[in-house]
Amino acid sequence: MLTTIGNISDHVGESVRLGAWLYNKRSSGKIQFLQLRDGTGFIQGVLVKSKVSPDIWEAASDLTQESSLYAEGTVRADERAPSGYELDITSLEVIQKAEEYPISLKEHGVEFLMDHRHLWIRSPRQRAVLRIRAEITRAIQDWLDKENFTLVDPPVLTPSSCEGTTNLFHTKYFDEDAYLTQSGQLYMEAAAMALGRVYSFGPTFRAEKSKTRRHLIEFWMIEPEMAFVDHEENLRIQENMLSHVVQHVLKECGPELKTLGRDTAPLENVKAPFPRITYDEAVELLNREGMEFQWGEDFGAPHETKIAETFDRPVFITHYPTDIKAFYMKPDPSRPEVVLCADLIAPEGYGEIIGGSQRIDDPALLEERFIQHRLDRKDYEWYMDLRKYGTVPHSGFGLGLERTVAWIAGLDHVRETIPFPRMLNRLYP
RNA sequence: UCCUCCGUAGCUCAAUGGUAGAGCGCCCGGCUGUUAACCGGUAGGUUGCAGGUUCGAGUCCUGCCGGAGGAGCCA
Repeated sequence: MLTTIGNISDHVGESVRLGAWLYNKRSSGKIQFLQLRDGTGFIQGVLVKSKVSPDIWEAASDLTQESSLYAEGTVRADERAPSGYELDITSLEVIQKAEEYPISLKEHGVEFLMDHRHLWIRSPRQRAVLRIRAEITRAIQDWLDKENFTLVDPPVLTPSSCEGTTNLFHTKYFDEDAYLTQSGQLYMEAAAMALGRVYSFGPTFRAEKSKTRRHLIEFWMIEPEMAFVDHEENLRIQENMLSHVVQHVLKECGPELKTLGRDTAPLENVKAPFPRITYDEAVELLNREGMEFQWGEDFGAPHETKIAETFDRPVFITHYPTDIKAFYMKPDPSRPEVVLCADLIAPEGYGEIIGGSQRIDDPALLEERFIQHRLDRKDYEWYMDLRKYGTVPHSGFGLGLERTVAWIAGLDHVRETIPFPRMLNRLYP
């Protein structure tokens, strides 16, 4: 029966058996300190030469970084240990003496680490990030389940573009052309008409030559879609969900945030309601701050950062010009030149983490948009059906998981937020 | 696709146009409380590739390949 390091505090004074890898080792001739990790945490194992058999002493001396082993010993609370506990090792069973491990405890370059991503994820920092990612996912799903959303899985292989703008990954579907999904939204609209409140959670693909700290080729989105929900309620759902997520991570991931050196003070502020400014107000704000910006343009990364700096929590930018937004967004009835949409900009320069809108429910207007956007009508026949057979006001949004993780964890690049990032020029490992 | 920067030992980096080096890691030795431990020693190189300038190129020039940061596009 194995004990895990994560539960070690329940076993003080007891003899336990761990399955572990050797993370690092220090020795002083007659005493050895083995830094052990088992995925749940790290603990220092102590061997004193005069107190263990020569076999065990020799086995420990011979261990290399990342060697796998079973260790038995007595758990002891110790103030000198970073985790607060140590293991006085009484028995050691080496599973494998590892070959020379490429990743040392010193600094490495990005390319080298990315080439060894399959090993890099063993490091304390990467473990912490992946733990936080999992807790963010859990918090989102807990909140949506509690609010009576139903999980619905849209297809990954699609016959055509969902939005028709960006580059898609092309593949063959027997004799037909097919594309990897860049958004499940249109399918989620169909699902919302069947189940009321739904959400999807899955990978999406963008064949764009984007090369920044905020972009991945393959990334995960959470896309809720809600029948009978208007623009205003859409925003309330978003801010309540995100507040829950941030507070959940603060509560559950203290050690991980500490490992990452994340300043948690800015996260404490992230509670609903979030500030809202209209696109018009954002343009004024930018001009007031001395940035050149014309009404009708889309914001770039520097603009988003400037706007975000003005607030102490995420900020909604609403009512963008109709011409620069997707075809399915509903125009503001009092101002048709803008749409009922909102992008949520994260603080600290992490950029847009949510894009959402109320959708067009009027079949005649949707028909118009197909023509304006030069979309092939027959590809969207099923989507039009949603407006022909009992159309209702409905809204939805998409949250980018990796950008959200990067922000909450305080990382400087989204490539560390996913186990095996797919980026421009990187498909390995 | 565009702009800027960078490719030297397994890794991180030095080296006025003039004998390719250090730290870490590996291996050997030392050390009873180490915290990226420390101390001593050994081994380790087609300086990304191809051309050019020069008496002489890691260093200067041209092209290519690879990478990083940013822009655009987006989440």
